[in-house]
Amino acid sequence: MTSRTPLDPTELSAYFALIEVSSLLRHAVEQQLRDAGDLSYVQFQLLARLGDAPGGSHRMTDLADGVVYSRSGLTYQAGLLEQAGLVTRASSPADERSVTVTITDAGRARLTAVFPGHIELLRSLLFAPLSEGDVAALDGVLARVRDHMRAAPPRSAGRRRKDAPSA
Amino acid sequence: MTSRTPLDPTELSAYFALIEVSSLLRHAVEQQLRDAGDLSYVQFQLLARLGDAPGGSHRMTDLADGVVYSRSGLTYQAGLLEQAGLVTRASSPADERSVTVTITDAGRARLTAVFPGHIELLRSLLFAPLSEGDVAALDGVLARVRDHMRAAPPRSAGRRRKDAPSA
DNA sequence: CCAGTTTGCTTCGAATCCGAAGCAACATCG
DNA sequence: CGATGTTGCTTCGGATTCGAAGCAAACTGG
Repeated sequence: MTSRTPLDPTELSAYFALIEVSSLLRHAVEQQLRDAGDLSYVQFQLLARLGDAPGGSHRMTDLADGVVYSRSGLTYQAGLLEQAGLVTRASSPADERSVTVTITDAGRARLTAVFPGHIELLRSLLFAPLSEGDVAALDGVLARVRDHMRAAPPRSAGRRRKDAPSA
Repeated sequence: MTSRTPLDPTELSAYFALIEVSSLLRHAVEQQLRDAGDLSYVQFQLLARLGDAPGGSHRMTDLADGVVYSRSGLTYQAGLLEQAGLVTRASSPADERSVTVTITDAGRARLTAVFPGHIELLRSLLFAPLSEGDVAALDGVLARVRDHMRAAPPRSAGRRRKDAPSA
């Protein structure tokens, strides 16, 4: 019960295009962010998420899940951001073991510093060749896929010793 | 002349969805490949490209460009693949300084070993929630974007000292 | 309330990644 | 042909990444 149908050409093509586009986009964005505000891609994503959040804060775990990052990796990045004064870390009052990360004013300033260039890059690189309808279609399809992916596998949480891996 | 239009909601949503989907997909695939054939994602991509190539071989630079990887990173990965006996490296006769990487039978065997699981994963994770039309639309739009991206910036080549960076 | 489990985060070690610098083989131009 | 680039790859050093292991707080059943 492995693979009866070998994936038709259009599927293959779409898959490759997806990987290629995201790779190219990622590299370009990475460079822009580095130049404009000395931020890595993950750091930008983290700040952006915090900036959007109600109190400007999130738990470590939620951030890791959100940006699809390992927990240890997030600890490292949070450390860097804290050193740079862009976020603060504090254990939450309700749950002593969870750490709440909060964006600082400097963090918000950094965001506004890199945003214009970021937008500009997306325009010229990603959206330039697309019509309004294309964008809507892309958004619709990808949102559906994302929801589907987020549903089943708890990604990044990585079950612990308990629930045996079926084997 | 930076960013007059702040990117409409659909564009933002599509962008986020693209990043999120590719991240989730990448992680899932990475794990599958590791389990099924002890390959990293890049290694798989490299083998796949070589497997498709006419003589089963490519130049280092073309591979690097193809998978959007740094040249030094590719040197490292090629070394690993060579050690594992999945590819061979030889300087090409025509141009003494360029190195031609060729997939071995063991390399092809490894590919066929991981392929079924790979396909299966793509089916269940990426294509499951999509109709035939969705896939076609996705492919069309992304292919257009990819071509656009590949056109302008020579990515990964990184100009050398010559052509001054405008500044 | 106490053992056993789970959850949230960090530390640790090893692997990977990239850019800068270096080196050798081509190419161009006088 | 010699000087001056240019191209293709590798080495080097440092930064980043992840998984496994560790630790403490919270939850669970008895």
